[in-house]
Amino acid sequence: MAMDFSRDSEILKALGHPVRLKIVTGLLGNDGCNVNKMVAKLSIPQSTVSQHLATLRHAGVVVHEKDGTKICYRVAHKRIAALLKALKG
Amino acid sequence: MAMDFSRDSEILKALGHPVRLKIVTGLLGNDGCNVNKMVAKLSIPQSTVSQHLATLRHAGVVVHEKDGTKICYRVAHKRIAALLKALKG
DNA sequence: CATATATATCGTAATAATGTAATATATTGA
DNA sequence: TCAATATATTACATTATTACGATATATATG
Repeated sequence: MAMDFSRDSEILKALGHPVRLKIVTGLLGNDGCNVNKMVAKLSIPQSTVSQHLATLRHAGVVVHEKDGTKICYRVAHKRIAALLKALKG
Repeated sequence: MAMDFSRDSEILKALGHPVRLKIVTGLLGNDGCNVNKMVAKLSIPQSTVSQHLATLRHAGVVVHEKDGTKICYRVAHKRIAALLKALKG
């Protein structure tokens, strides 16, 4: 029953922004995506996307992996997928 | 599959604060609680609790019901419970 | 009606989040 | 090495959140 309010709320807060939620939902669809693809899809500046990715990384929502000069982002755990699925109802 | 990023992120954002997450988790435990009980349990000012409750209300996370001069708060849907359960893993 | 109780709202100062241009870093290939 | 590509970080102005005392509102009770 132990709930780490501080850490859990950090995860929820990271997901609590429309752009970041869109990013994470997108990552769940196709598995793994580099930054420029996201930039193209979202039509917002690269620095903005990078900053949102940093927020998601720090909250432990996503992980990344180098692939040459590109960086592939993925959702970190199944818990995140389960959480969003539960939210959809 | 339709995801309302704006509304869904509002829910997640509302839950993305340690005090509000604590309030909602508490409401899931015992069903229904008035404000002063929460104030006592949380040891923070009444106005602060009331403001957090307003945030949760506006996001549709909680609903309230009058009971004399007291107001009974409850979690609005099962989706919220499911969401937090998924988060716990 | 006056008082007590329960809750909400307001005012506001402090802090945090946001968006974005500019700049930095790292990797690849000619 | 030079240029191109991919991504991260910085700087900073704008806006939003937060906490909390003070005040308002509403309801019950003597």
